[in-house]
Amino acid sequence: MKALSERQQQILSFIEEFIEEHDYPPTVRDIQSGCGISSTSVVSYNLDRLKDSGALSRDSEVSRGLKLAGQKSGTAAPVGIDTVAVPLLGTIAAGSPFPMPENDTWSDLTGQELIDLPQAIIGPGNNLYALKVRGESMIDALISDGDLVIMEQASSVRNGQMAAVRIKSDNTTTLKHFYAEGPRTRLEPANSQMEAMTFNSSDVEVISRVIAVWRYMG
Amino acid sequence: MKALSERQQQILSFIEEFIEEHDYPPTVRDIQSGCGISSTSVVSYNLDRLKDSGALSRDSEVSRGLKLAGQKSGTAAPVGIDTVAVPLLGTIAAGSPFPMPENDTWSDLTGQELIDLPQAIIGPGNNLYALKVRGESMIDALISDGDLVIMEQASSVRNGQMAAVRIKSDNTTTLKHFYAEGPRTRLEPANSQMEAMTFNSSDVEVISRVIAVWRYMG
DNA sequence: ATAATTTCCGAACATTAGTGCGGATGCAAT
DNA sequence: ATTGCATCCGCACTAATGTTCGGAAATTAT
Repeated sequence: MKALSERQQQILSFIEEFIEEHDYPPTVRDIQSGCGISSTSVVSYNLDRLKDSGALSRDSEVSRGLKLAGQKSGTAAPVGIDTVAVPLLGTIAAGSPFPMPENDTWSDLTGQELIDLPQAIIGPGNNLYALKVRGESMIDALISDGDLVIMEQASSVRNGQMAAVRIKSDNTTTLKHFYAEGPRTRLEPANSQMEAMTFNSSDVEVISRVIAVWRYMG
Repeated sequence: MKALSERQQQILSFIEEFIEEHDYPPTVRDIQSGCGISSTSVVSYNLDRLKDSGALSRDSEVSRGLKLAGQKSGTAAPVGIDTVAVPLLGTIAAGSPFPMPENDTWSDLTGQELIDLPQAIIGPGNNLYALKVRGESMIDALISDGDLVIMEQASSVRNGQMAAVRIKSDNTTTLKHFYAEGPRTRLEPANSQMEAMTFNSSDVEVISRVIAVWRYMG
């Protein structure tokens, strides 16, 4: 995932402070003057970047239509449980390159949506995001069509964890349990009845770590 | 202090709900349509009244420039996201009879663990409870060791839903997609690569409906 | 009933605020 | 240098949004 630029971080923290002070989000022009930016379009541009990265959600054509991700839900006086807003970044389908925030094909599929999940069941973790699984391609990871996968951006994982990994030579991305074994890396499906595969470690790239899977059938 | 008129209360609670949902305050026109008011000026008028009464503060000439005052009189219902507390009734292991909540479950929760889940991702549903899966016996339902299964007590389900069903003649219980087909009932695993089975409908008893599955790997 | 007050209506009106676009600027890869 | 890409700049355009005002309707006080 692309790191946030300095300007984007600046904007992000300005928004936080603004909400802290006013209880409502700033306008584009508030951000502009607050961050010493010379044009509203620059703000708009960076807000779109931040939206793509899932750092916030943005309601189009709506003044102050901003909502920070990771923000504790309930502005007034949240006495409820701790929740974390996780951005639903899009869908992942069979064989498709694993979605990283930047393309906009998902915008008509899901729009930008934030999912509130209790901190307690999510656990710690930063840079969380969610993906909706399309198709049966993850069946060997015990994940099926319609499932919601909660992921944490990561470039490395511990052995045994499930992660989204890319096989460079194949240019394919799948969810597998990850085992680094020196020069070789073994990837095994969650379904223990299926066989593992090994690759040259240099051929395997970790994209993100799977935190949880949510399947709703109601 | 003058009591709030009905309209003012209506507006006030609408603002609360709106903020709850969007994390930013509504516009005058949001309130107008949300409360079925015929003119923006009426909203503006009542907002001024509310401001006079101290129920909220208002930044002039600022869109969504509303800020609710602290808790008002009456029932101080905690503001937070809607959550449902689901009792974790126990574990289900391979071959074990499927646990079923007794009628007095809800009053007998001492020592039981409660899991808070957002209403939004649980959906509607009564008599919900959760079970922790032990072992790999549900692998053909795409459920593996350690998964949390959210269930709703039910004696019947619609075709295609996943349910905990008991085969009386075998005295076994499994999770399967349920299809009533007249005198016969077909049960098929979530993993479409595996084969379905059919039984005499009288031999099949629905125990509960599967609402969701939560797998945490953090 | 009459008057005073509050609330509502509708329709402009005036800012506020989000968006689009051509063209710079900077930086890195070719 | 040349290309590509991300970012930034101004500026104009338009949609969103708060405000105003005369008058009607409803409510309350005299």
